[in-house]
Amino acid sequence: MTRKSKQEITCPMDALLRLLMGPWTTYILWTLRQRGPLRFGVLKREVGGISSRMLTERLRTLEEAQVIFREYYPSIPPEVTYGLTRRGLELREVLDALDTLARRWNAEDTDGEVIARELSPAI
Amino acid sequence: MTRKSKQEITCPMDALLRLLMGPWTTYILWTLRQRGPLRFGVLKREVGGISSRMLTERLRTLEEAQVIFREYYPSIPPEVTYGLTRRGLELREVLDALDTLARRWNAEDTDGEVIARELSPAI
DNA sequence: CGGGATCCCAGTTGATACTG
DNA sequence: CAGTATCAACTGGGATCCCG
Repeated sequence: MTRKSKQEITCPMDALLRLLMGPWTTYILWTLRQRGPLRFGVLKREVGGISSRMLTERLRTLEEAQVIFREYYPSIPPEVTYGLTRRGLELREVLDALDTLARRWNAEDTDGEVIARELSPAI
Repeated sequence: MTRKSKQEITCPMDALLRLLMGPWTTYILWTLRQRGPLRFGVLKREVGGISSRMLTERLRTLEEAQVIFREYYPSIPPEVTYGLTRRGLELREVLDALDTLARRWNAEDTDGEVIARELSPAI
């Protein structure tokens, strides 16, 4: 988007960011990390607020990038499970670094403020 | 976006990621990193293809996040310079890690592609 | 249950023109 | 030079409906 029309993406870092960090992605990865492999429906409920289409699209992309795996059991009703792969875990390491950085900046910013804002409980 | 309507973003990492994923952002950061501080016009030319409005909007956002600084010299014609701040450099380190990961995966793929789908040990 | 196909709107981005 | 203003075009993503 925005870019492809102009010139090919030449920055690998940008490519990876775009591929993996699309909307909801961090929430999906976070959920799978915390809960372990989950079925589609459960994952959808856990992430909260995401549409089926979006979730499907994200899962496909992540699977293609080999960040998550997909296991399909042709039972009735069908059962599909998603979970992090080795790469998914490696990715988490980098994201954790990002997270640490974000938190530190946050702390720096709120330092000295009269009203101490409660640290976000999320992730 | 996509999310704010549902519930406030409480995850700092996600907020930061959102910032980075903004259009052109990585290219801007990349350029400033490679070339050092640059004037608006030069930066625009270097990034290539970006509109003034977009560049301005991104720079403002990045400045607000304290990732880049803006220096204005009220000369005639005016001279404005942008460059990475300490945070911008810290960010660079993490992005480099991401970049490294991407490259490694790439190498793995081109090598023998024995992609054994291991189950995640669910951290 | 998992997810493909459609419809459709709102927010974004790009192009263009203008200014201190 | 470094933006700002305006407007039109595009499309990402939600909402729905449906099927194997």
